[in-house]
Amino acid sequence: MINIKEDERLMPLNHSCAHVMAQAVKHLYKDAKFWVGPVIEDGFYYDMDLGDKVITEEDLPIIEKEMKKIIKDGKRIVRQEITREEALEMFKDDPYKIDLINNMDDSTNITCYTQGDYTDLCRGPHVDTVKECKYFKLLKFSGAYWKGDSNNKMLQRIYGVCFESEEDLNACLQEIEEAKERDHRKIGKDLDIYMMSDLVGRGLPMYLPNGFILWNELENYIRNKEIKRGYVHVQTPPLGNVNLYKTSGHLEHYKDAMFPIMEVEDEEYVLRPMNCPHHMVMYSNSLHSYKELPIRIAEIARDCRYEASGALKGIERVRTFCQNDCHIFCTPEQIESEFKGVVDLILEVYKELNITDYKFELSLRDKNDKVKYHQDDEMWDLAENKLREVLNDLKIDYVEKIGEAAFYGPKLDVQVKPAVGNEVTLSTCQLDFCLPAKFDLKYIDSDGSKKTPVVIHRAILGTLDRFIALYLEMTKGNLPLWVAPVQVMLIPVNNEYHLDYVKELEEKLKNNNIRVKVDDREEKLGYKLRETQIKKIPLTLVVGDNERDNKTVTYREFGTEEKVTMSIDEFSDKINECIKNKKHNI
RNA sequence: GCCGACUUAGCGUAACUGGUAGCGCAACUGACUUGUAAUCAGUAGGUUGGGGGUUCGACUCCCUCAGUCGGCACCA
Repeated sequence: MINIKEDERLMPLNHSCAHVMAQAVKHLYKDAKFWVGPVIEDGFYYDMDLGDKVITEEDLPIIEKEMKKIIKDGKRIVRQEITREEALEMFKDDPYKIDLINNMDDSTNITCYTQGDYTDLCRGPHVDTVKECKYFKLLKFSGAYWKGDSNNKMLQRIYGVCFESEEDLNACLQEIEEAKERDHRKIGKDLDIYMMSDLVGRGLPMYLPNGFILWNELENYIRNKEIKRGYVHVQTPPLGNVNLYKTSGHLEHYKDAMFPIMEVEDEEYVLRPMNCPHHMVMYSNSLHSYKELPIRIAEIARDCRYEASGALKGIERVRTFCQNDCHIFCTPEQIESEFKGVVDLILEVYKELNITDYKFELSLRDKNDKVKYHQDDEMWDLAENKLREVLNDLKIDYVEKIGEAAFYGPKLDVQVKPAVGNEVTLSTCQLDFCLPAKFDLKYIDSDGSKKTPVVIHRAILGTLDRFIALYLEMTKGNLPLWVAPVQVMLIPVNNEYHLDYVKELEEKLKNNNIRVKVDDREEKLGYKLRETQIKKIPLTLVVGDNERDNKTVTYREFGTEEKVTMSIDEFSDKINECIKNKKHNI
């Protein structure tokens, strides 16, 4: 999908369309006050204060109608440079615009744009006339906090999009519809991957048999990768004494995202929101020589976080999840090679799993935020520079994000865009000089002195839950053979004549560790085949006289019409070869 | 958590301004015995998300609780 914000023609077009919308809203609601109306990747929005008026479904067509009227009238959009005094006078009735003007520094050229009876404070650029905004659509609306701060008043936001032609607009609207079809919540239901229940609780997914196969395959896959790279796996409890989190500092920094403390007798426990503290304690179980480092303690570990109810989303954002976690304990000298190793593993896994649409973000601290971040400028500068160096070294494209770091250190995040909604983090790699000190971790260096190790927190598949969500969306539910819950569906043409041979085939495939199912219901062949297609079974084998008499199989692969006949052994080998190489198709 | 919308059988949905809750798929029973996307007939399935209110009468109107969805805020 095209990035409208970056497009030199669509950007001003959408910006102008936002103004047309604001003008229409002003016509309809005389007391409307306007905050900002920027262009975003997939269109534009405008944040407005409409007093007591709240935008609802029915309002969009009315606003659209007014916009069309304005566009048909076809006024020119006129740019005008004004002084700060003129600006303050011009927008004296709109406190939001006054706020904008007052926050501009003196060097800013203040400009406004006028179309007919509507003038907006704006730095532009815009198209020449409102006529050009003909092919637009208002998409959605919601409340939005003023200046993005939940302590502030909630304004009304309307989103829309504008194109140069009707075809482009329709293509965009169709893409939005198609995205809904590959939403993991729909695919997850269609393919019986997971379920939720009010009785169990919100944000607490339960993986059905199909989903658990997918889960297990992914878990085994990543664990084996880690073993090859010298990781050791452990298991630790999903809760801990509250003192553990007082020691780590999480209770102080992370309390809002944690389930409340449970009191039992004279002790206090919390469900763990992350695994670092457990692994820190595990490290300190024995004395470590510099010769042992790096030690890579890994775990597919269950965590619980009290996510805001409005944040929950399928299995992408839940209240309990399993992290593909690891804590690498290393010397300062090893940071570079370990960090490189993690980035290398991320790239290797993405390549094998055919993950192509992602971007790296280097999340740094906000130097002005003295509350959120552990205060140690020297430590921060060192950590941030190290990560930056490695990324530049590996020639990886990344963007720097100020104020996105964890409280204990900077991190590298891999961001992906789900079918519906905002970008989320898939993989993460975080540098930490802070926790090892809090837990007083040590290793004996070559000179016999005790030193504090550095910790790298990293997750490749992030959390299994979110990974499955994103993977279902990337594959549109058309899962590659190695993770498919049912790999082969066997269908006898006629149960009476062919079921015996089908059972024979089933036995053979099962013995070759292939997940196979037999559909021996008394139904029409076409009926059963339809189901294999709806459930996206990778391989369907129709077994009749030909196969039985010649001791062969005839398979059809999902997504093709072609039918291929071969011996069962040949077929079985082909499948295992495909699974071994993680290929999508045989 | 905030703003808004929504919630009808396992799933997808219908029911005019308040007047006997229908349909399709799935399930079950029977007939049909079939070569690559739906065979036919029948049966059963609902306190219309929970609770309360208005009314002679509520899926429909009001209140409330829960959940879902779209955003905001937060975030793996």
